[in-house]
Amino acid sequence: MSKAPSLSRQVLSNLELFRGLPPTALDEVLSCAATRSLARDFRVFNQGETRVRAHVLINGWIRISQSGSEGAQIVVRFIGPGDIFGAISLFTDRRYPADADTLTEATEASWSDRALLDLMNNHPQIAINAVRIVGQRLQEAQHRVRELATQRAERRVAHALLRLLRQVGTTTSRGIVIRFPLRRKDIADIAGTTLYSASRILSAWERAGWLKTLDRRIAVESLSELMRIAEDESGRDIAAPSP
Amino acid sequence: MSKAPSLSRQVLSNLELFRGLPPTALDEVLSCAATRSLARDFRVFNQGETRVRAHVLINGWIRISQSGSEGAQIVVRFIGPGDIFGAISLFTDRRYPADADTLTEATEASWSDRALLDLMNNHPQIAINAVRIVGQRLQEAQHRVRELATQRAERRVAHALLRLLRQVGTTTSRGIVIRFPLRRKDIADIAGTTLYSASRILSAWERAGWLKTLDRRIAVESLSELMRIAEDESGRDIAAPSP
DNA sequence: ATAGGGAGTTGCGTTTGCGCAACTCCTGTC
DNA sequence: GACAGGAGTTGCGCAAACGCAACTCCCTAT
Repeated sequence: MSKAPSLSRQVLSNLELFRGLPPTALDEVLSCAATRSLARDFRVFNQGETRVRAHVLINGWIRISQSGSEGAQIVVRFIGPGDIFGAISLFTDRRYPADADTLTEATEASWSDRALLDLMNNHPQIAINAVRIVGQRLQEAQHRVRELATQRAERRVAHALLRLLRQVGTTTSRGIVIRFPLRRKDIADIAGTTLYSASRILSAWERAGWLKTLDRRIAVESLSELMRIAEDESGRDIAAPSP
Repeated sequence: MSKAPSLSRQVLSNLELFRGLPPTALDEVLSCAATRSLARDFRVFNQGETRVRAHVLINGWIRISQSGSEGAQIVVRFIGPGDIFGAISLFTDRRYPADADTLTEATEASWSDRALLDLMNNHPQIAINAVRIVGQRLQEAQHRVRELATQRAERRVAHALLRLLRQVGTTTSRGIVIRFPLRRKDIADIAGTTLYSASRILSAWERAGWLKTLDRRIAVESLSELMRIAEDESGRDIAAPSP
Protein backbone atom coordinates (compact mmCIF):
# COMPACT_ATOMS: atom_id res chain seq x y z
CA MET A 1 0.00 0.00 0.00
CA SER A 2 2.70 2.58 -0.54
CA LYS A 3 3.90 3.85 -3.81
CA ALA A 4 4.11 7.44 -2.58
CA PRO A 5 1.84 9.72 -4.60
CA SER A 6 3.21 13.22 -4.71
CA LEU A 7 1.44 16.08 -3.04
CA SER A 8 1.06 19.46 -4.68
CA ARG A 9 0.85 22.92 -3.17
CA GLN A 10 -2.42 23.19 -5.01
CA VAL A 11 -3.97 20.25 -3.17
CA LEU A 12 -2.52 21.40 0.12
CA SER A 13 -3.98 24.88 -0.11
CA ASN A 14 -7.47 23.44 -0.41
CA LEU A 15 -7.25 21.53 2.85
CA GLU A 16 -9.09 23.24 5.66
CA LEU A 17 -6.15 22.77 8.00
CA PHE A 18 -3.82 24.75 5.75
CA ARG A 19 -6.27 27.35 4.51
CA GLY A 20 -5.04 30.93 4.31
CA LEU A 21 -1.34 30.15 4.28
CA PRO A 22 1.18 31.92 2.02
CA PRO A 23 2.90 29.74 -0.65
CA THR A 24 6.18 29.70 1.23
CA ALA A 25 4.45 28.24 4.24
CA LEU A 26 2.82 25.60 2.07
CA ASP A 27 6.25 24.60 0.83
CA GLU A 28 7.35 24.22 4.38
CA VAL A 29 4.32 22.03 5.11
CA LEU A 30 5.04 19.96 2.01
CA SER A 31 8.63 19.39 2.94
CA CYS A 32 7.80 17.46 6.07
CA ALA A 33 4.73 15.59 4.84
CA ALA A 34 4.68 11.85 4.33
CA THR A 35 2.14 10.54 1.85
CA ARG A 36 1.03 7.01 1.16
CA SER A 37 -1.62 5.07 -0.67
CA LEU A 38 -3.84 2.72 1.25
CA ALA A 39 -5.70 -0.36 0.07
CA ARG A 40 -9.38 -0.87 0.77
CA ASP A 41 -10.21 -2.37 4.19
CA PHE A 42 -6.87 -1.33 5.59
CA ARG A 43 -6.40 -0.52 9.27
CA VAL A 44 -4.67 2.89 9.31
CA PHE A 45 -4.26 2.99 13.07
CA ASN A 46 -5.54 1.24 16.16
CA GLN A 47 -7.29 2.60 19.20
CA GLY A 48 -4.67 2.92 21.94
CA GLU A 49 -1.63 3.01 19.65
CA THR A 50 1.01 5.46 20.85
CA ARG A 51 3.03 6.23 17.76
CA VAL A 52 0.70 9.05 16.79
CA ARG A 53 0.87 11.26 13.71
CA ALA A 54 -1.45 13.93 12.34
CA HIS A 55 -3.28 12.61 9.28
CA VAL A 56 -5.09 14.29 6.42
CA LEU A 57 -7.07 12.25 3.93
CA ILE A 58 -6.36 13.31 0.36
CA ASN A 59 -8.91 11.04 -1.23
CA GLY A 60 -11.04 8.02 -0.45
CA TRP A 61 -13.12 7.29 2.65
CA ILE A 62 -12.25 6.19 6.14
CA ARG A 63 -14.38 5.04 9.04
CA ILE A 64 -13.38 6.06 12.56
CA SER A 65 -14.81 3.74 15.18
CA GLN A 66 -14.40 3.22 18.87
CA SER A 67 -14.97 0.07 20.82
CA GLY A 68 -15.51 -0.34 24.52
CA SER A 69 -14.06 -3.17 26.55
CA GLU A 70 -17.32 -5.12 26.36
CA GLY A 71 -17.56 -5.35 22.60
CA ALA A 72 -19.85 -2.36 22.34
CA GLN A 73 -18.92 -0.31 19.34
CA ILE A 74 -19.78 3.05 17.84
CA VAL A 75 -18.88 4.76 14.61
CA VAL A 76 -17.37 8.10 15.55
CA ARG A 77 -17.38 9.65 12.09
CA PHE A 78 -16.59 9.17 8.45
CA ILE A 79 -13.55 10.92 7.06
CA GLY A 80 -13.64 12.17 3.48
CA PRO A 81 -11.23 14.00 1.17
CA GLY A 82 -9.67 16.99 2.93
CA ASP A 83 -10.58 15.94 6.46
CA ILE A 84 -8.02 15.60 9.20
CA PHE A 85 -8.04 12.56 11.46
CA GLY A 86 -6.10 11.14 14.34
CA ALA A 87 -4.65 14.58 14.93
CA ILE A 88 -6.13 15.67 18.24
CA SER A 89 -4.38 12.81 19.98
CA LEU A 90 -1.08 14.66 19.44
CA PHE A 91 -2.28 17.27 21.89
CA THR A 92 -3.93 15.11 24.49
CA ASP A 93 -2.68 11.75 25.75
CA ARG A 94 -0.70 10.78 22.67
CA ARG A 95 -2.81 7.72 21.97
CA TYR A 96 -5.24 7.31 19.14
CA PRO A 97 -8.71 7.36 20.69
CA ALA A 98 -10.26 5.16 17.99
CA ASP A 99 -9.64 2.79 15.09
CA ALA A 100 -9.37 4.02 11.51
CA ASP A 101 -10.22 1.77 8.57
CA THR A 102 -10.32 2.57 4.88
CA LEU A 103 -13.67 1.95 3.20
CA THR A 104 -12.23 2.50 -0.28
CA GLU A 105 -8.77 2.84 -1.73
CA ALA A 106 -7.34 6.02 -0.28
CA THR A 107 -4.42 8.40 -0.10
CA GLU A 108 -3.31 10.12 3.06
CA ALA A 109 -0.67 12.60 4.08
CA SER A 110 0.69 12.72 7.60
CA TRP A 111 3.02 14.69 9.81
CA SER A 112 4.94 13.85 12.95
CA ASP A 113 3.94 15.57 16.17
CA ARG A 114 7.23 17.49 16.21
CA ALA A 115 6.73 18.71 12.65
CA LEU A 116 3.13 19.79 13.20
CA LEU A 117 4.00 21.67 16.36
CA ASP A 118 6.82 23.50 14.60
CA LEU A 119 4.54 24.37 11.71
CA MET A 120 1.93 25.72 14.10
CA ASN A 121 4.47 27.81 15.91
CA ASN A 122 5.77 29.28 12.68
CA HIS A 123 2.31 29.72 11.20
CA PRO A 124 -0.32 30.37 13.85
CA GLN A 125 -3.01 30.20 11.17
CA ILE A 126 -2.63 26.43 11.12
CA ALA A 127 -3.34 26.23 14.84
CA ILE A 128 -6.29 28.57 14.45
CA ASN A 129 -7.66 26.41 11.66
CA ALA A 130 -7.22 23.40 13.91
CA VAL A 131 -9.19 25.05 16.71
CA ARG A 132 -12.01 25.74 14.28
CA ILE A 133 -12.06 22.19 12.96
CA VAL A 134 -11.95 20.57 16.36
CA GLY A 135 -14.49 23.08 17.65
CA GLN A 136 -16.92 22.12 14.93
CA ARG A 137 -16.51 18.47 15.76
CA LEU A 138 -17.06 19.20 19.41
CA GLN A 139 -20.33 20.90 18.60
CA GLU A 140 -21.39 17.97 16.45
CA ALA A 141 -20.49 15.54 19.21
CA GLN A 142 -22.48 17.51 21.73
CA HIS A 143 -25.42 17.59 19.42
CA ARG A 144 -25.16 13.85 19.14
CA VAL A 145 -25.10 13.54 22.91
CA ARG A 146 -28.34 15.44 23.13
CA GLU A 147 -29.86 13.35 20.42
CA LEU A 148 -28.97 10.12 22.16
CA ALA A 149 -30.20 11.38 25.49
CA THR A 150 -33.53 12.69 24.29
CA GLN A 151 -34.66 11.08 21.05
CA ARG A 152 -35.96 7.71 20.05
CA ALA A 153 -34.16 5.15 17.96
CA GLU A 154 -36.20 5.70 14.80
CA ARG A 155 -35.59 9.41 14.83
CA ARG A 156 -31.90 8.90 15.48
CA VAL A 157 -31.62 6.58 12.51
CA ALA A 158 -33.37 9.18 10.36
CA HIS A 159 -30.92 11.83 11.51
CA ALA A 160 -27.95 9.58 10.93
CA LEU A 161 -29.09 8.89 7.38
CA LEU A 162 -29.73 12.54 6.65
CA ARG A 163 -26.30 13.49 7.96
CA LEU A 164 -24.72 10.84 5.75
CA LEU A 165 -26.68 11.97 2.73
CA ARG A 166 -25.55 15.53 3.24
CA GLN A 167 -21.94 14.52 3.72
CA VAL A 168 -21.57 11.78 1.12
CA GLY A 169 -24.73 11.60 -0.96
CA THR A 170 -24.73 11.59 -4.76
CA THR A 171 -27.87 12.20 -6.71
CA THR A 172 -28.53 9.46 -9.27
CA SER A 173 -31.47 8.21 -11.24
CA ARG A 174 -32.46 5.99 -8.33
CA GLY A 175 -32.50 8.77 -5.74
CA ILE A 176 -29.75 10.03 -3.47
CA VAL A 177 -27.22 7.30 -2.90
CA ILE A 178 -24.60 6.99 -0.18
CA ARG A 179 -21.22 6.66 -1.80
CA PHE A 180 -19.95 3.63 0.05
CA PRO A 181 -21.46 0.35 1.19
CA LEU A 182 -22.97 0.27 4.67
CA ARG A 183 -24.08 -2.75 6.61
CA ARG A 184 -27.06 -2.65 8.94
CA LYS A 185 -24.63 -2.95 11.80
CA ASP A 186 -22.85 0.21 10.63
CA ILE A 187 -26.11 2.12 10.63
CA ALA A 188 -26.81 0.82 14.14
CA ASP A 189 -23.37 1.90 15.37
CA ILE A 190 -23.86 5.36 13.91
CA ALA A 191 -27.32 5.88 15.33
CA GLY A 192 -26.54 4.30 18.68
CA THR A 193 -28.93 1.39 18.53
CA THR A 194 -28.75 -2.34 17.84
CA LEU A 195 -28.44 -4.27 14.62
CA TYR A 196 -31.97 -5.59 15.13
CA SER A 197 -33.63 -2.28 15.69
CA ALA A 198 -31.79 -0.71 12.78
CA SER A 199 -32.83 -3.56 10.53
CA ARG A 200 -36.48 -3.31 11.55
CA ILE A 201 -36.55 0.43 11.05
CA LEU A 202 -34.88 0.34 7.68
CA SER A 203 -36.98 -2.49 6.35
CA ALA A 204 -40.10 -0.67 7.45
CA TRP A 205 -38.92 2.29 5.41
CA GLU A 206 -38.18 0.05 2.45
CA ARG A 207 -41.66 -1.38 2.74
CA ALA A 208 -43.03 2.16 2.70
CA GLY A 209 -41.03 2.80 -0.47
CA TRP A 210 -38.90 5.60 0.93
CA LEU A 211 -35.57 3.93 0.25
CA LYS A 212 -33.90 0.83 -1.15
CA THR A 213 -30.69 -0.99 -0.35
CA LEU A 214 -28.88 -2.57 -3.23
CA ASP A 215 -25.68 -4.40 -2.46
CA ARG A 216 -25.13 -2.59 0.89
CA ARG A 217 -25.66 0.72 -0.82
CA ILE A 218 -28.57 2.80 0.45
CA ALA A 219 -30.60 4.86 -2.04
CA VAL A 220 -33.10 7.30 -0.62
CA GLU A 221 -36.08 8.07 -2.80
CA SER A 222 -38.22 10.14 -0.50
CA LEU A 223 -36.02 12.55 1.38
CA SER A 224 -39.00 14.50 2.64
CA GLU A 225 -40.47 11.53 4.49
CA LEU A 226 -37.15 10.98 6.19
CA MET A 227 -37.07 14.60 7.20
CA ARG A 228 -40.57 14.30 8.58
CA ILE A 229 -39.42 11.49 10.85
CA ALA A 230 -36.39 13.51 11.93
CA GLU A 231 -38.78 16.41 12.45
CA ASP A 232 -37.85 19.84 13.78
CA GLU A 233 -34.71 18.83 15.68
CA SER A 234 -32.95 19.40 12.41
CA GLY A 235 -29.51 20.26 13.60
CA ARG A 236 -29.33 23.90 14.38
CA ASP A 237 -31.11 25.59 17.24
CA ILE A 238 -33.41 28.49 17.46
CA ALA A 239 -31.68 31.66 18.49
CA ALA A 240 -32.81 33.54 21.55
CA PRO A 241 -30.80 36.75 21.42
CA SER A 242 -30.66 38.82 24.58
CA PRO A 243 -31.75 42.49 24.72
CA MET B 1 -22.86 42.44 39.28
CA SER B 2 -19.77 44.25 38.11
CA LYS B 3 -17.27 45.88 40.34
CA ALA B 4 -14.34 44.87 38.16
CA PRO B 5 -11.91 42.72 40.13
CA SER B 6 -8.40 43.16 38.85
CA LEU B 7 -6.56 40.36 37.15
CA SER B 8 -2.94 39.60 37.87
CA ARG B 9 -0.26 38.12 35.66
CA GLN B 10 0.11 35.51 38.33
CA VAL B 11 -3.48 34.34 37.96
CA LEU B 12 -3.28 34.50 34.21
CA SER B 13 -0.20 32.34 33.95
CA ASN B 14 -2.00 29.53 35.77
CA LEU B 15 -4.82 29.35 33.25
CA GLU B 16 -4.45 26.46 30.87
CA LEU B 17 -5.19 28.68 27.90
CA PHE B 18 -2.24 30.94 28.62
CA ARG B 19 0.20 28.35 29.87
CA GLY B 20 3.78 28.65 28.70
CA LEU B 21 3.66 32.29 27.70
CA PRO B 22 6.46 34.79 28.46
CA PRO B 23 5.59 37.64 30.87
CA THR B 24 5.44 40.22 28.10
CA ALA B 25 2.79 38.18 26.33
CA LEU B 26 0.81 37.90 29.54
CA ASP B 27 0.80 41.67 29.81
CA GLU B 28 -0.55 41.84 26.32
CA VAL B 29 -3.30 39.39 27.23
CA LEU B 30 -4.07 41.40 30.35
CA SER B 31 -4.37 44.65 28.49
CA CYS B 32 -7.34 43.52 26.45
CA ALA B 33 -9.13 41.45 29.07
CA ALA B 34 -12.46 42.49 30.56
CA THR B 35 -13.24 41.09 33.99
CA ARG B 36 -16.46 41.14 35.93
CA SER B 37 -18.08 39.64 38.99
CA LEU B 38 -21.25 37.64 38.62
CA ALA B 39 -24.00 37.00 41.13
CA ARG B 40 -25.27 33.51 41.86
CA ASP B 41 -27.92 32.19 39.44
CA PHE B 42 -26.93 34.66 36.77
CA ARG B 43 -27.32 33.91 33.07
CA VAL B 44 -23.91 34.68 31.56
CA PHE B 45 -25.01 34.03 27.99
CA ASN B 46 -27.86 32.45 26.09
CA GLN B 47 -27.87 29.67 23.54
CA GLY B 48 -28.06 31.30 20.12
CA GLU B 49 -26.76 34.72 21.14
CA THR B 50 -24.47 36.23 18.54
CA ARG B 51 -22.38 38.74 20.45
CA VAL B 52 -19.81 36.15 21.35
CA ARG B 53 -16.72 36.56 23.48
CA ALA B 54 -14.14 34.10 24.78
CA HIS B 55 -14.62 33.56 28.51
CA VAL B 56 -12.41 32.21 31.24
CA LEU B 57 -13.77 31.55 34.70
CA ILE B 58 -11.50 32.91 37.43
CA ASN B 59 -13.47 31.50 40.31
CA GLY B 60 -16.87 30.07 41.11
CA TRP B 61 -18.87 27.48 39.21
CA ILE B 62 -20.93 27.63 36.06
CA ARG B 63 -23.30 25.15 34.44
CA ILE B 64 -23.37 24.89 30.64
CA SER B 65 -26.62 23.44 29.36
CA GLN B 66 -28.26 22.96 26.03
CA SER B 67 -31.93 22.69 25.28
CA GLY B 68 -33.62 21.30 22.21
CA SER B 69 -36.69 22.80 20.64
CA GLU B 70 -38.93 20.32 22.42
CA GLY B 71 -37.96 21.18 25.96
CA ALA B 72 -35.46 18.36 26.18
CA GLN B 73 -32.42 19.52 28.05
CA ILE B 74 -28.93 18.28 28.78
CA VAL B 75 -26.11 19.55 30.94
CA VAL B 76 -23.07 19.87 28.70
CA ARG B 77 -20.49 20.39 31.43
CA PHE B 78 -19.61 22.23 34.60
CA ILE B 79 -17.06 25.00 34.39
CA GLY B 80 -14.70 25.55 37.30
CA PRO B 81 -11.87 27.97 38.11
CA GLY B 82 -9.44 28.23 35.21
CA ASP B 83 -11.72 26.67 32.59
CA ILE B 84 -12.55 28.41 29.35
CA PHE B 85 -16.14 28.54 28.13
CA GLY B 86 -18.13 29.96 25.26
CA ALA B 87 -14.90 30.29 23.33
CA ILE B 88 -15.20 27.74 20.53
CA SER B 89 -18.16 29.62 19.13
CA LEU B 90 -15.77 32.38 18.03
CA PHE B 91 -14.34 29.95 15.52
CA THR B 92 -17.46 28.25 14.30
CA ASP B 93 -20.80 29.91 13.64
CA ARG B 94 -20.40 32.82 16.04
CA ARG B 95 -23.34 31.81 18.20
CA TYR B 96 -23.12 30.41 21.67
CA PRO B 97 -24.14 26.75 21.39
CA ALA B 98 -25.55 26.60 24.93
CA ASP B 99 -26.68 28.53 27.99
CA ALA B 100 -24.30 29.43 30.80
CA ASP B 101 -25.55 29.99 34.37
CA THR B 102 -23.59 30.67 37.52
CA LEU B 103 -24.10 28.15 40.31
CA THR B 104 -22.23 30.28 42.83
CA GLU B 105 -20.90 33.81 42.90
CA ALA B 106 -18.22 33.96 40.27
CA THR B 107 -15.61 36.04 38.50
CA GLU B 108 -14.90 35.81 34.82
CA ALA B 109 -12.51 37.38 32.35
CA SER B 110 -13.37 37.67 28.69
CA TRP B 111 -11.89 38.74 25.38
CA SER B 112 -13.41 39.90 22.13
CA ASP B 113 -13.04 37.69 19.07
CA ARG B 114 -10.74 40.24 17.46
CA ALA B 115 -8.51 40.44 20.51
CA LEU B 116 -8.26 36.67 20.90
CA LEU B 117 -7.42 36.15 17.26
CA ASP B 118 -4.69 38.79 17.43
CA LEU B 119 -3.30 37.24 20.56
CA MET B 120 -3.23 33.82 18.92
CA ASN B 121 -1.49 35.19 15.87
CA ASN B 122 1.16 36.88 17.98
CA HIS B 123 1.52 33.94 20.35
CA PRO B 124 0.83 30.63 18.67
CA GLN B 125 1.17 28.89 22.00
CA ILE B 126 -2.28 30.21 22.92
CA ALA B 127 -3.81 28.60 19.85
CA ILE B 128 -1.96 25.37 20.56
CA ASN B 129 -3.26 25.39 24.11
CA ALA B 130 -6.74 25.93 22.72
CA VAL B 131 -6.44 22.94 20.41
CA ARG B 132 -5.41 20.81 23.37
CA ILE B 133 -8.29 22.01 25.53
CA VAL B 134 -10.91 21.60 22.84
CA GLY B 135 -9.41 18.27 21.84
CA GLN B 136 -9.77 16.98 25.37
CA ARG B 137 -13.36 18.05 25.46
CA LEU B 138 -14.00 16.37 22.14
CA GLN B 139 -12.65 13.12 23.50
CA GLU B 140 -14.82 13.45 26.56
CA ALA B 141 -17.87 14.15 24.44
CA GLN B 142 -17.17 11.13 22.28
CA HIS B 143 -16.77 8.99 25.31
CA ARG B 144 -20.12 10.24 26.49
CA VAL B 145 -21.66 9.38 23.14
CA ARG B 146 -20.46 5.83 23.48
CA GLU B 147 -21.73 5.64 27.00
CA LEU B 148 -25.19 6.82 25.99
CA ALA B 149 -25.30 4.47 23.04
CA THR B 150 -24.21 1.37 24.88
CA GLN B 151 -24.80 1.59 28.59
CA ARG B 152 -27.81 1.47 30.84
CA ALA B 153 -29.21 4.32 32.84
CA GLU B 154 -27.94 3.11 36.20
CA ARG B 155 -24.42 2.75 34.96
CA ARG B 156 -24.54 6.15 33.30
CA VAL B 157 -25.65 7.78 36.54
CA ALA B 158 -22.78 6.06 38.33
CA HIS B 159 -20.33 7.38 35.76
CA ALA B 160 -21.77 10.85 35.94
CA LEU B 161 -21.38 10.91 39.71
CA LEU B 162 -17.84 9.58 39.57
CA ARG B 163 -16.89 12.20 37.01
CA LEU B 164 -18.37 14.91 39.20
CA LEU B 165 -16.59 13.61 42.26
CA ARG B 166 -13.29 13.63 40.44
CA GLN B 167 -13.86 17.14 39.12
CA VAL B 168 -15.44 18.83 42.10
CA GLY B 169 -15.41 16.47 45.06
CA THR B 170 -14.13 17.47 48.50
CA THR B 171 -13.37 14.88 51.14
CA THR B 172 -15.13 15.63 54.42
CA SER B 173 -16.07 13.71 57.52
CA ARG B 174 -19.28 12.57 55.80
CA GLY B 175 -17.58 11.17 52.70
CA ILE B 176 -16.75 12.83 49.42
CA VAL B 177 -19.10 15.73 48.82
CA ILE B 178 -19.92 17.54 45.59
CA ARG B 179 -19.16 21.22 46.04
CA PHE B 180 -22.42 22.65 44.79
CA PRO B 181 -26.08 21.75 45.16
CA LEU B 182 -27.55 19.44 42.53
CA ARG B 183 -31.21 18.66 41.96
CA ARG B 184 -32.31 15.25 40.79
CA LYS B 185 -33.19 16.84 37.48
CA ASP B 186 -29.59 18.03 37.11
CA ILE B 187 -28.31 14.51 37.64
CA ALA B 188 -30.80 13.26 35.06
CA ASP B 189 -29.68 15.87 32.53
CA ILE B 190 -26.05 14.95 33.05
CA ALA B 191 -26.59 11.22 32.77
CA GLY B 192 -29.05 11.46 29.92
CA THR B 193 -32.08 10.01 31.62
CA THR B 194 -35.28 11.29 33.24
CA LEU B 195 -35.96 12.89 36.59
CA TYR B 196 -37.90 9.78 37.61
CA SER B 197 -35.26 7.26 36.72
CA ALA B 198 -32.52 9.35 38.33
CA SER B 199 -34.58 9.66 41.49
CA ARG B 200 -35.26 5.92 41.64
CA ILE B 201 -31.60 5.07 41.11
CA LEU B 202 -30.29 7.53 43.68
CA SER B 203 -32.80 6.62 46.33
CA ALA B 204 -31.95 2.97 45.82
CA TRP B 205 -28.33 3.87 46.49
CA GLU B 206 -29.30 5.89 49.54
CA ARG B 207 -31.25 2.90 50.81
CA ALA B 208 -28.17 0.76 50.31
CA GLY B 209 -26.20 3.30 52.34
CA TRP B 210 -23.74 4.23 49.61
CA LEU B 211 -24.55 7.94 49.62
CA LYS B 212 -26.69 10.63 51.20
CA THR B 213 -28.18 13.85 49.94
CA LEU B 214 -28.39 16.70 52.38
CA ASP B 215 -29.87 19.94 51.17
CA ARG B 216 -29.25 19.12 47.46
CA ARG B 217 -25.66 18.24 48.23
CA ILE B 218 -24.62 14.69 47.48
CA ALA B 219 -22.18 12.96 49.81
CA VAL B 220 -20.78 9.64 48.67
CA GLU B 221 -19.77 7.25 51.40
CA SER B 222 -18.96 4.14 49.47
CA LEU B 223 -17.03 5.09 46.39
CA SER B 224 -16.09 1.49 45.71
CA GLU B 225 -19.70 0.38 45.32
CA LEU B 226 -20.28 3.17 42.84
CA MET B 227 -17.23 2.06 40.93
CA ARG B 228 -18.51 -1.48 40.91
CA ILE B 229 -21.72 -0.29 39.24
CA ALA B 230 -19.73 1.74 36.74
CA GLU B 231 -17.58 -1.36 36.28
CA ASP B 232 -14.71 -1.71 33.85
CA GLU B 233 -15.77 0.99 31.38
CA SER B 234 -13.86 3.35 33.61
CA GLY B 235 -12.95 6.02 31.13
CA ARG B 236 -9.78 5.07 29.42
CA ASP B 237 -9.45 2.19 27.04
CA ILE B 238 -7.15 -0.72 26.85
CA ALA B 239 -4.28 -0.19 24.49
CA ALA B 240 -3.70 -2.56 21.61
CA PRO B 241 -0.38 -1.42 20.14
CA SER B 242 0.48 -2.70 16.70
CA PRO B 243 3.65 -4.67 15.95
C1' DA C 1 -23.16 -29.24 -6.95
C1' DT C 2 -22.51 -28.33 -2.36
C1' DA C 3 -21.16 -26.60 1.77
C1' DG C 4 -20.13 -22.61 4.39
C1' DG C 5 -20.17 -17.94 5.75
C1' DG C 6 -21.77 -13.20 5.96
C1' DA C 7 -25.66 -10.24 5.85
C1' DG C 8 -30.39 -9.37 6.58
C1' DT C 9 -35.15 -10.20 8.39
C1' DT C 10 -38.58 -11.09 11.67
C1' DG C 11 -41.42 -13.62 15.45
C1' DC C 12 -41.44 -13.65 20.21
C1' DG C 13 -40.68 -13.04 25.00
C1' DT C 14 -38.30 -10.02 28.20
C1' DT C 15 -36.26 -6.03 30.06
C1' DT C 16 -35.78 -1.29 30.64
C1' DG C 17 -37.14 2.79 31.74
C1' DC C 18 -40.52 6.39 30.73
C1' DG C 19 -44.08 9.33 32.61
C1' DC C 20 -48.46 10.32 34.96
C1' DA C 21 -50.39 10.96 39.33
C1' DA C 22 -50.52 11.01 44.02
C1' DC C 23 -48.17 11.62 47.87
C1' DT C 24 -44.60 13.48 51.40
C1' DC C 25 -41.30 16.70 53.10
C1' DC C 26 -39.18 21.05 53.62
C1' DT C 27 -38.77 26.02 53.56
C1' DG C 28 -39.94 30.60 53.36
C1' DT C 29 -43.81 34.13 53.66
C1' DC C 30 -47.48 36.80 55.30
C1' DG D 1 -49.89 28.60 62.13
C1' DA D 2 -51.49 28.17 57.54
C1' DC D 3 -50.37 27.87 53.05
C1' DA D 4 -47.94 27.99 48.64
C1' DG D 5 -44.32 26.19 45.96
C1' DG D 6 -40.36 23.52 44.87
C1' DA D 7 -38.06 19.15 45.35
C1' DG D 8 -38.18 14.36 45.90
C1' DT D 9 -40.31 9.61 46.07
C1' DT D 10 -42.81 5.80 44.39
C1' DG D 11 -46.88 2.74 42.62
C1' DC D 12 -48.56 1.53 38.36
C1' DG D 13 -49.26 0.76 33.55
C1' DC D 14 -47.37 0.96 29.17
C1' DA D 15 -44.33 1.64 25.17
C1' DA D 16 -39.82 1.09 23.29
C1' DA D 17 -36.44 -1.53 22.01
C1' DC D 18 -33.32 -5.27 23.14
C1' DG D 19 -31.65 -9.79 21.92
C1' DC D 20 -32.17 -14.72 21.02
C1' DA D 21 -33.26 -17.96 17.57
C1' DA D 22 -34.70 -19.43 13.37
C1' DC D 23 -34.94 -18.58 8.85
C1' DT D 24 -33.75 -16.71 4.02
C1' DC D 25 -30.78 -15.03 0.52
C1' DC D 26 -26.59 -14.46 -1.85
C1' DC D 27 -21.86 -15.08 -2.83
C1' DT D 28 -17.62 -17.69 -2.93
C1' DA D 29 -14.56 -21.50 -2.49
C1' DT D 30 -13.48 -26.27 -3.05
